[in-house]
Amino acid sequence: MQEPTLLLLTALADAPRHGYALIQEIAAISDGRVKMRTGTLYGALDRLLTQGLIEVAAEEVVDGRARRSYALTDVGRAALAAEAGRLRAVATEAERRLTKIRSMLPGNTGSQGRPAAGGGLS
Amino acid sequence: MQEPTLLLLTALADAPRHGYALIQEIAAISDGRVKMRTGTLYGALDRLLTQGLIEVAAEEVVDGRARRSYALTDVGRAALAAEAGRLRAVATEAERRLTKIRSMLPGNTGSQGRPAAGGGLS
DNA sequence: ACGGGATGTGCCGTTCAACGATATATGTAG
DNA sequence: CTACATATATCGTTGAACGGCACATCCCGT
Repeated sequence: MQEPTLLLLTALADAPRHGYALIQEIAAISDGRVKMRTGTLYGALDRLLTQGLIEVAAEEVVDGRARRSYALTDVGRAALAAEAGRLRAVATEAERRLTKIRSMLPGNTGSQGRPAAGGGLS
Repeated sequence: MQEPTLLLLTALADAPRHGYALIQEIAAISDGRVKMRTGTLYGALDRLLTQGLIEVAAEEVVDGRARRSYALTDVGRAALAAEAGRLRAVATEAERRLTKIRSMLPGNTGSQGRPAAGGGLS
């Protein structure tokens, strides 16, 4: 699962939303860094519907405009929870390793000064 | 940045490693779920070298076999730290939202009464 | 009245990372 | 001597993400 898809499911996690609202919600979640295009959105929505991770929650007409709301299914909720947990684990491991090497290098700003790690073969 | 790339940088975060060792390290990090293929590995390695996130740390011959070790650059370390933080933020938000809706819906459709999964931030 | 921006859904072609398969080569285990 | 682990590398395919476009309605400023 890629990040745009993850963000999409996250945006649907607390309440059903329609396409355009999802774009804005995703921008909010990602602090404005991710501006999802409609091409990505509806493609992903289509795929997620097929995969059964989301479902159409409502189809209404507001001010003459069709508005289709999507919601997470139980399967989608489980998938999102699993994905979030997995990602957190990787992030934690990455940070643990980054800290580890830092603490092993005495006063090193680290420019090019790699510790002679090369030596330790076999 | 996709997950295989993230895993790759994570595997390099504490020490330089060569290609084959990276495949095994990634399998270990991901608890055996991700078995990176050489096609993905060397393609990604090439790309990351071009992007300056990693560099060649050593080129040696062991038992007649060439062995090339890669290491994170400062840029790579920074990129990995940023990516890990960002991913953690998304994961946290996803989990917060999943918990939120459960607690807000009294006797809702949710077939599985999954009590708050601890929401543990680390 | 008119233009432009926000709201809203939907399609299409391109790009590029990931992937599976394959090739090459050597040392070790059976 | 076959099979497997180690080790690097290339190739073609797939598919998600992406930018751009088309369409339609409403609201605001001018």
